[in-house]
Amino acid sequence: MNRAEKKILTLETRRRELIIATLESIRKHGYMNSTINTISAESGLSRGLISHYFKNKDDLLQYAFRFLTEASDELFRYVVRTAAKSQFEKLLYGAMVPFLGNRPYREIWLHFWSASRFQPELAEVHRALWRTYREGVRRRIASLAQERGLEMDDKATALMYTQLIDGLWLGLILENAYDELTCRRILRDWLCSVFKEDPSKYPDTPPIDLSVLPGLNAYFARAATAAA
Amino acid sequence: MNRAEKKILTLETRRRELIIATLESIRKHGYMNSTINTISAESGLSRGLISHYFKNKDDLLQYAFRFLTEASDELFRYVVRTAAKSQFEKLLYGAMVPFLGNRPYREIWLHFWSASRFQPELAEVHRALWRTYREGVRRRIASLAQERGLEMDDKATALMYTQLIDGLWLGLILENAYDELTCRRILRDWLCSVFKEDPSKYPDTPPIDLSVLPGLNAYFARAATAAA
Amino acid sequence: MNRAEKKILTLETRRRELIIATLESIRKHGYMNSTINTISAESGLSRGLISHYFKNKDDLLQYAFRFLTEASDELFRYVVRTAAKSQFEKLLYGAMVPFLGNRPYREIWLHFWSASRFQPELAEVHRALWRTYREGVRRRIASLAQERGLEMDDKATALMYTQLIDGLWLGLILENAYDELTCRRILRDWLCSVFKEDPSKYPDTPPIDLSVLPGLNAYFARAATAAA
Amino acid sequence: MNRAEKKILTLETRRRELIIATLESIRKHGYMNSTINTISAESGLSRGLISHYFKNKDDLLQYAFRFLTEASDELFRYVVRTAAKSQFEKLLYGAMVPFLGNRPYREIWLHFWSASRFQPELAEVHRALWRTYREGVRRRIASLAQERGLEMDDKATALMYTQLIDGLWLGLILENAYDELTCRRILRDWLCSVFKEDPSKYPDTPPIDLSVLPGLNAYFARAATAAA
DNA sequence: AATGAATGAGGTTTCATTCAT
DNA sequence: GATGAATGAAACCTCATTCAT
Repeated sequence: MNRAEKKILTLETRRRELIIATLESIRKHGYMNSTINTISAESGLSRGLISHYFKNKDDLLQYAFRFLTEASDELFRYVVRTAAKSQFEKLLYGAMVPFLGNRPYREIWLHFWSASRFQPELAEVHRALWRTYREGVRRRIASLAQERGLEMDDKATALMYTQLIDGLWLGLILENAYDELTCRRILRDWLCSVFKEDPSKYPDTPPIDLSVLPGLNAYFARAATAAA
Repeated sequence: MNRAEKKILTLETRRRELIIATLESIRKHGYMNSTINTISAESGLSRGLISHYFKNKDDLLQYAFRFLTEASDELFRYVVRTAAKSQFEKLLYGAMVPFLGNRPYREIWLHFWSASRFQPELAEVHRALWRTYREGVRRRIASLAQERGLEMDDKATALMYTQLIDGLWLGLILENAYDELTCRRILRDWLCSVFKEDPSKYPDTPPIDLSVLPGLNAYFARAATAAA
Repeated sequence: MNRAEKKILTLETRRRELIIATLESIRKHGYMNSTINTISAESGLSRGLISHYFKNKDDLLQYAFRFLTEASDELFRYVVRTAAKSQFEKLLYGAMVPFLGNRPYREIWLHFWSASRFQPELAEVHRALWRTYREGVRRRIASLAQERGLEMDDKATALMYTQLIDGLWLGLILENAYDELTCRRILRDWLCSVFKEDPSKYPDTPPIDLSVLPGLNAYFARAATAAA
Repeated sequence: MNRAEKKILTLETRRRELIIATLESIRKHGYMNSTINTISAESGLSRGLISHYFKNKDDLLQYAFRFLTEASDELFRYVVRTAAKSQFEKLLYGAMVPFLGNRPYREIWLHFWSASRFQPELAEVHRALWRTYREGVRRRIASLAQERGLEMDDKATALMYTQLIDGLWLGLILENAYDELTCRRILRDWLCSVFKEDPSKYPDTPPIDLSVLPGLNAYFARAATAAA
């Protein structure tokens, strides 16, 4: 590894440290109460250093949200690719990803969403991810329906798929009225009813080893564990 | 009306003015950017007066959220009571309430939810409403299922009912990818499939005159119109 | 005096207090070292209050410079009007104004000039004053020359008049090599040579009582004395 | 050239680079806005290196001002020595030096002057230069007056000489109301009137080739051109 | 009841300087 | 010699809250 590479690496590493510290701070203190002070305290680095690595606080927050969405997308693709053996299973296990129980910073999304109402850049990051995600789901639904000769409004079903997940997720964060397992079962049963499958033939948890996570998520999990 | 009553009335009126101004300010500037200044500017009243009518800013925000939930609950009950002629219609039209297109301050919920993560009082207001609401839905689902001889997990269905609504609502706020009519149709079609009804027999909009709103909502609508 | 008037009066008074405190701070600590802190310490008022009366620090500085130029202009006109009995004396005593020995904040101009190189608003304030001032001088020179049948480049002479004053002033501030009396004599002798007058017939100080100053200058002097 | 010498040379070269970069930065961003960052960006050298060659920022600024005064003095002597064929011409062309149109960093003086009010070292550099300069002018005036049998207050005339130049210079920087040629003519005409010379016999520009500058000024001009 | 002047804590950001590499 | 990461003091500004009028 030559010097230029090393520099890039440490620069990237530091930025990640600060990003994780930011997410950690938001988790602990909330979005509004996350200040340059709490973030620098969380990271163990000085206040001034944040300006060294990011243009300003908003810039850092934006990167943090981007990081979150990328890690999320990555995990989704990983689970779908690794666990599913059929188109239906891809839909099924994909839907379960948000409820896998090892998702750190789950509640943070809510804060970013709230903030995104007045920060177009955040909103755009969110929209881009959801657009791609829902379109992928729609295509899969359409092909599966055709394969099985089922009449189906693929767009509406895809919308219901993504928003049911979001709604369950939201309630999970805001209330303490139900758990993740319930969510996974509701999603399984609904998908089975849509595609005329027998729910009892499918597990309520993706058959996947979550102790080995890909890319960002590994970094993520390590950092979150360390912080806790 | 004696003097004491009148005082209470104007006191209540002033508080409402300030609450509406608060909601309006949040809608315009966001939760984080809503300051005592923006609220007093919105209300046309002085900064100092806010402390006169509310303990502090948090207190005002809490009342504002309470007002929002109460008005919401009220509207829900009103639509259900007025429009529905059957148990099924009660579920159907109830689900459509959040997507009726005249809901001012819709996006504000998101900010309160975000804030509620660090303000137990707000969280409790939310939880109480959702608990009552979901329990009502569950009871209705259970009785309807029994009536029709349908085997059904009433708790899971009620959860799906409330969270599908929330998820659709959330996406409606965060993206611009679909509209309210789509939401209403998705909910209608899903409920019909659950209760073996023919969707084409039901409208995609509750048969109700929304220009006449009950209680808080009337106040609400008037204020919102005036502000716009 | 009704209430509205009183309010305006105190508002204006407070702004003046802060302006004087600003000038005082600049005099004591320099332009660069004058911070919101030094100004608020100087004024005896809190940091936050400055934002209450001025948009921001730059705004305050701009007002301070404006105040300085206005007071300067006022004093010039006052001396000319009060002391001079002829066109020539107007030119003569006018030139002496900057060297009258009771000019507080004399050195501050230098700081504002320096700052004005990068603050167009300050530069414009300066230019406007000098333009008016020099044009007035030019007109007086032209009429005096005509009156006496002297051939003269009025523009060049006016330019020399204003810039000789500025140059003497500048040196007075930057060095300790000469005094105000010397400046007044140099100006008297030069003007006499230009207009063929006998220097010994004119005093080296305007015959004027400077303990009674007009408008802003009175305010000014009082404040400066109090601060010292 | 042995090694020690070479080191000194490069050390001196580096210091000059940094000094020029400092002047350039002040010209571009102003004194207040010139930071270690802008200077290092201007010089193409790293931030840390500045501390290596100068004790601190103030030290660098002081050296920069010294450099400016030395180059100025050098140019003055050069023009006087090269162009003038008589005592009178020495005075005449010397006065024109500041208005020769190829003086880079002309406006910077103002910033240093302003700063010098609170940095005794800068003030002393200025005072020393002006003292020497004015004393030289005085001697020349005295000898010329004696030579021509003119009665004259040499001190006052020398003061007027230097301060008229300064005043014209100041106005040139702060306003856009006149140009360098006007300044040179005013000075010529005034000097001629003082020494009973015929202005039409003297050029309004020193007969000198300014493309070949001496010592520091050559360095200066090159650097300024490169930067532009 | 109503106002808005006043306060000062705490937010973000900039910057000169140090120091390990 | 040269770099730029790292620090933390100090700058400006915002804001909830208090209080005299």
